[in-house]
Amino acid sequence: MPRYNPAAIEPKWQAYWEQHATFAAPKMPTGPKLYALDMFPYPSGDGLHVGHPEGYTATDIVCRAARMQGKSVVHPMGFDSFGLPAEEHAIKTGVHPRIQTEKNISTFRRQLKSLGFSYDWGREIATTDVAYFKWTQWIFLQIYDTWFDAELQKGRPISELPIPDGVQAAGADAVRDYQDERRLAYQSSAPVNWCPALGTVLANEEVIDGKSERGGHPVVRMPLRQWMLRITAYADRLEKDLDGLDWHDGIKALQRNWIGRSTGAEVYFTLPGVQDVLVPDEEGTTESLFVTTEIRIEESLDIYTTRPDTLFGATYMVIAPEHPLIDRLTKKEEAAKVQAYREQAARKSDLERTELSKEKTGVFTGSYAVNPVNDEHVPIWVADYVLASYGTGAIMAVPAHDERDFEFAKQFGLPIEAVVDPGDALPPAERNEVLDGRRYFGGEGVAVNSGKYNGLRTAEFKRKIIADLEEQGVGREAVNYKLRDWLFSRQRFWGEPFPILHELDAAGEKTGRVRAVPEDQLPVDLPHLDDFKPHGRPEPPLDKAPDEWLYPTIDGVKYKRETNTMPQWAGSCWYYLRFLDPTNTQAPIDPAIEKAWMPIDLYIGGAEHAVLHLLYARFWHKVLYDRGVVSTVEPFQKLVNQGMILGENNEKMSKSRGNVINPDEVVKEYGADALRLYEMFMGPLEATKPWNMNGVNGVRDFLGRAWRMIVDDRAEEMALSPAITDDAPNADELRVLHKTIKAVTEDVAKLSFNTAIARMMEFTNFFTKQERRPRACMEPFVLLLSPFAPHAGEELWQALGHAKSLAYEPWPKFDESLLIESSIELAVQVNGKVRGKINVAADADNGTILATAKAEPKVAEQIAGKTLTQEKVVPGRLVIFAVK
RNA sequence: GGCCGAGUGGCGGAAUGGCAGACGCUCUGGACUUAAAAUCCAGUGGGGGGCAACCCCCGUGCGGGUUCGACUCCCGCCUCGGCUACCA
Repeated sequence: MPRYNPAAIEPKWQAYWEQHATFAAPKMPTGPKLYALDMFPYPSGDGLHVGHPEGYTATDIVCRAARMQGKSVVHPMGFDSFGLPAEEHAIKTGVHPRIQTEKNISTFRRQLKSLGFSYDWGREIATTDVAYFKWTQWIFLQIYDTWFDAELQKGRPISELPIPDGVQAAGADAVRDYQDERRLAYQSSAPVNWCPALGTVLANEEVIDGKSERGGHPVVRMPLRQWMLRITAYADRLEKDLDGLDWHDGIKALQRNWIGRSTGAEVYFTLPGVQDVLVPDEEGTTESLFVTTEIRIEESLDIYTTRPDTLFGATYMVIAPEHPLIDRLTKKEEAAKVQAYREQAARKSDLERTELSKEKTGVFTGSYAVNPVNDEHVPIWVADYVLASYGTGAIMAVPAHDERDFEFAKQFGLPIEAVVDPGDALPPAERNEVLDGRRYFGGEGVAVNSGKYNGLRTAEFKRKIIADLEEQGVGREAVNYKLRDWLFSRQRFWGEPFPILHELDAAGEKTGRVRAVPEDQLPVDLPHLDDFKPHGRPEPPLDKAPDEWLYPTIDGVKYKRETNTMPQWAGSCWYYLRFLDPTNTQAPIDPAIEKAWMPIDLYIGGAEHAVLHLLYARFWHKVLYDRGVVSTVEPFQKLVNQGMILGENNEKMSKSRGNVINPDEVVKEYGADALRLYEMFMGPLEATKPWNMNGVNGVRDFLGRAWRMIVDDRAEEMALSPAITDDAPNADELRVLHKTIKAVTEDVAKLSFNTAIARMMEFTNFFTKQERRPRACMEPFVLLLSPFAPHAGEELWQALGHAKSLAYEPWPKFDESLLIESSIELAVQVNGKVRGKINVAADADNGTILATAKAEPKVAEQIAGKTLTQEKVVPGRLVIFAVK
């Protein structure tokens, strides 16, 4: 086999590795451990994309090098295989989603194997495996069985929830209600994003610009019973624990931003004693809005603000259209307008609410609230720029110091009163505009028009007024989060069924009580369905399941199963744990194994998962930690996001742009090693970079050069190049070798693969020119190359006379002393410009070097007749003179 | 609008205070060959000078600053990309 022929050697070594289980990881690490994880793919029908092998090759290089460095390495792969496309395919063709999913998984598995990744395939899992999602359901039950103890900041078993005496006295049902309201998994009927075209509700993050992320179908809001996970309880810990993680600051910032912690105050605006108000009828609907009476209102209108120092500038209030007090605050004269506005707001999708944001909308309720700091009566408006789901759903509007309030006030002619003097923060003209109420200023400054607080700086004002509000019982310090509880149910077929049963009464109606499926009855598998079509109503497809699945009886009580399914995120929230103990039938993972392998030392994947997947998985992990299932606080110690690979035209790869590169074709044309090497050589792992097929050809040529450096490519049979010698290498050869070992070793540790490859190219360029190539240099080089181009590495290793795979050969070590050259060239700078070069012995002392440099004719010319103000030697690099 | 990242030859990139452009692609020339492919060798930021080995000037998005010295650090902008968006 004279010529470098990847088509022959790559399948050969893939078969060898499989046959010898070369990369099977031990159950427990036997020394220093490395858990390197790729974000497992969704097995789409399109097959592997060139973006996949980018991160996968990076972790594979790290793993292969680590094995040679004596580490116990676990490097698994699996499939995130629940998801909409398979179900949509099923709806179209009538073929069960599992069949399509398994077909896609086979394709992915074949493609991944063709790239020579050193996965332990014995650990492969798919989230759609019944044996896997049994434990996804089990974890859901743990979450369901947990309440969050705010004092201890810890999730605890629901059985440990203290029950107040009053609730206890009210009976068992009251206790159950009390518990159910506090579980981390709970039901709620908040408005959701209903997408008629997909026949499902979507999470906020699956809605982009009021359209579904998948398919771009219109989305409307409607109330529906849903399962929610109380991720907000963990907001603080999710934010604080980011500190200890070895993640890029940008990704941490993204998560912090998403959690969106803010501190401020809740302030209670009292509502005047007696008002004409509208009274809702008994059902709490607004049918009988026009019935009016006089009642005494004792509530206050509570608002949240991050700027309690601007309380004196509050000239009106705004409540969200969904605010609970809205009916009671709406006066008769305004009722029709308010009602119309509410209906209009309810109809609006998020898109419309934001798209029309240029124009603020709202109506006056007719009511007033009393500002606790100055007893002024301020009008209460309804506007959809205030969100019901954030803070208290109501704000005090300070138009002088908030952009949105300012726009609204201008639109409706409401007063604007400045209470913060920007001082030097703005040019004088703009400052005066602020003080006159013609411009808003959102920054910090000095208080004005604020009674006894005048003259205080913002930060101090905040501290003081919060204390005063608390003392008077009209407010308190408060913390808020942008993060919302996680809408966890989907009206789909192809997802994990909830292990939850709804109790039925004698008439077959739901009693409103639910219970968990007993642990010994897990898993709850998906039932047989005759067809998968959604019916265009929000009820899930599982409502069409056969009765024997849908209506189980336990202890004589009849139940209806929960027919929602879990979202795709569920399976990926804990797959990294299952990889460590994939066949355990007693537990999701053996605690001893978890303790030994976790946390993940390197997690690589696309930035598109920087927020949601990572946040959700971290949340589950923390619940599992609190419940004693895992020993680690955080799952992903080090995270790296690989950059996007663009098409050859510098645009995002997509079918419609026609610039998609198919990895199979690259493997066929150039080989898997060339594909791997090219993806690593393109540029830094985290950078976005365009594909260039000439570049693939270039690294393939490099592999050919490396091949010919060692192998006689004209021989009929496999034979070493006649230049290979058993002679001892000379000093130059040793220096090049050890320089290469050092650079590649350090670059791999830094994940700087492009520069590591450049150093290996330099090695090859050097030795190709040598007519004598010592085996003692070639062998370490092959070992260095092998993590990048494993098939070529193995083949060359074999050619050099080794019978066994190089996968566990010791990684070459470098010797600093061999890196030193006998004489070195130094550049000489005068006033920052290179004026000459000198050659000195490598061990020359500074005095000798400076003298040599001064004697260099061009340097001498530059410094002649001037005063030398500085002279310095940068070891091994250059000599510096500064003259005047 | 906010946050994050990035701007260096024809192209991908290297250098994170010390010889800008490593390494590769592209292109050009040469060797080998009947020829081509493959391979090998050499050159390849711009401008200017010299018969010549070589020499000089300019050059890392733009404008300032710090420094003997800045792609690198600081201040102010511009452009592109990603994420996010009324969160009070």
